[in-house]
Amino acid sequence: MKSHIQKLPLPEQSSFVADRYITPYFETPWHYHPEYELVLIIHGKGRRFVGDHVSDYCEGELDLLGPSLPHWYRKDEGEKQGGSLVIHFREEFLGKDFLQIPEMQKILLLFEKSKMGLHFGAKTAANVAAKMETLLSCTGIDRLMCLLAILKELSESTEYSMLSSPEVIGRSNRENDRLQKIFDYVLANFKQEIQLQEIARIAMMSPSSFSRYFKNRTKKNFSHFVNQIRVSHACRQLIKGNFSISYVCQESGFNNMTNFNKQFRKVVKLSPSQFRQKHRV
DNA sequence: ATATTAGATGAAACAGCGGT
DNA sequence: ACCGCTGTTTCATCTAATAT
Repeated sequence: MKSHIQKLPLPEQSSFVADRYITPYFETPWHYHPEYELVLIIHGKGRRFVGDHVSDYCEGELDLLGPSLPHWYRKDEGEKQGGSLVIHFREEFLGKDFLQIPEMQKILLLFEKSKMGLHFGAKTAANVAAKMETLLSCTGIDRLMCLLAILKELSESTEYSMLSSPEVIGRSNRENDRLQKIFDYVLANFKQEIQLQEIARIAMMSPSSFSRYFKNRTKKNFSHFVNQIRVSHACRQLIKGNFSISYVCQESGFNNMTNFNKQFRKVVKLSPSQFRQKHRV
């Protein structure tokens, strides 16, 4: 899987692109592009990588990604199909200076925040989802107004969180390749122990150089990153099956319960069994 | 029996330094 | 500007004991 700058075809008659994507037909790698991207997950679940951020996504979730923010929505292996609704638009899709007029103040702020990637709450997501569906069936000015309505809704929403931390933006392709390799390796091997030496070898660096590099690029240290991946996997196992906590612990790459509990609580703020209870019906 | 907490200990993150 | 080495600090993991 190669990382690259994605080129998006802009149809002559419209200033932005909106489309429905169904995997396996459309699987994007770790990439970035100059357009803003609004993603709505229609179905399927998996893991999102946005800048230095990692978390699980599932149906109905809505994210706004700023220009040049590297991202990758990777569906789970078990999932046969994933579907999403995506809108791509450039900052100047309304003309160069349109954003500067006072009425656009809030939108401008929204764009600024989206440079780190924004994740919206369920209520906003549901409202916007309906508007996105409408947009797909519109043409001409109606379509444009739909997009404006969506941006308005987003800019007024108070239920959102930042995905990435600042300044992980605009890296070269080579850099992304290297990070991609590291991500790939961790995803394939998190069920076993991953030593700093190992991953440093994958990245062709000395352990100390690797630590420095990783921290620099992702603003978090390597073990923290691996833990996020492990805990997110554990969460799904806990909801999905009736496995014992100790089994899930093993399965997620933790080799003793003590540490599992500690790390789990740190990320989720609940003990594994509490988490299971909360998400079971 | 299984899950959770407390405390000890060893690995790795980090900053400083000098070399290329 | 980047790398590897070194000493210090921080933090994950382990043992053992406690709680459900």
